[in-house]
Amino acid sequence: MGVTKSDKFTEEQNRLASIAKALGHPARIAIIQQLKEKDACNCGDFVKEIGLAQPTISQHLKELRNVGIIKGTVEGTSVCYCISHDTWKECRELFAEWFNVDLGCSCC
Amino acid sequence: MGVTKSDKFTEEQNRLASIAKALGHPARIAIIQQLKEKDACNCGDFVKEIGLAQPTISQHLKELRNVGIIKGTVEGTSVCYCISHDTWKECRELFAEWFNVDLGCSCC
DNA sequence: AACGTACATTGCAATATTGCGATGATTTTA
DNA sequence: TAAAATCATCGCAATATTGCAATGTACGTT
Repeated sequence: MGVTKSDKFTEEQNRLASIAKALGHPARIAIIQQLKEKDACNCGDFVKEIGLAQPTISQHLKELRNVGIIKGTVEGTSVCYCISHDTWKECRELFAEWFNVDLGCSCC
Repeated sequence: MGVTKSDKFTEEQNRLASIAKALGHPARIAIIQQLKEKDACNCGDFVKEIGLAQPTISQHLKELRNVGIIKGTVEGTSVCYCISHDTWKECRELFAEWFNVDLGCSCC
């Protein structure tokens, strides 16, 4: 019924899934890519670069904020967005551990 | 309108996003985790372990197959699922490259 | 105070996702 | 060949996501 049964899974599984979910849209990938190249950007920068409407970008920024990957600081009339180093480190370690497994599959 | 404008993004951005999206559900995380531990499983194994209905598991398996992370081989009346080593390597490298960046953010 | 700028929020329409019962397809077994 | 086992697909309901126009909010400028 369109609702994920997250109580069936461990916290780690849910955390990993929600981070992956946040990265699961090209606009959000593009936002982070721009942040990696430019250090800090405000909402208008993303709108210009990505070419989606301002409310749409704002919503994508909100989702990235919700999982903690980015954070925004109000600076006068604009908001400076940048990557959260702590969460970034958490993600890097989570995914590295996740993928860095010696797969011993012998069935195919 | 509920439809992702993927033509606005690069192929790499779309690829990374679709892999992340496939990982963006705890049931699919649990499926892969089980595959990492047990080498090979059939659909019934996942149903038993995860506790979702068989059609639901089957659909999650399909999505993982669509991005190439897993592959299934028919073995008699059952289907042997295992991780695709090629795509696994691709994912590992994509994410490692993606996260392994020296962030020089100085704004916050 | 009035206006402009920058961003968030609201409300809406279109589409996608999640989950499952019922049913279909395929292979093995009796 | 009939029955059983295993999985995929269909069809549906509930909910989530995507995108945007309109509007709200907060700060700076004149």
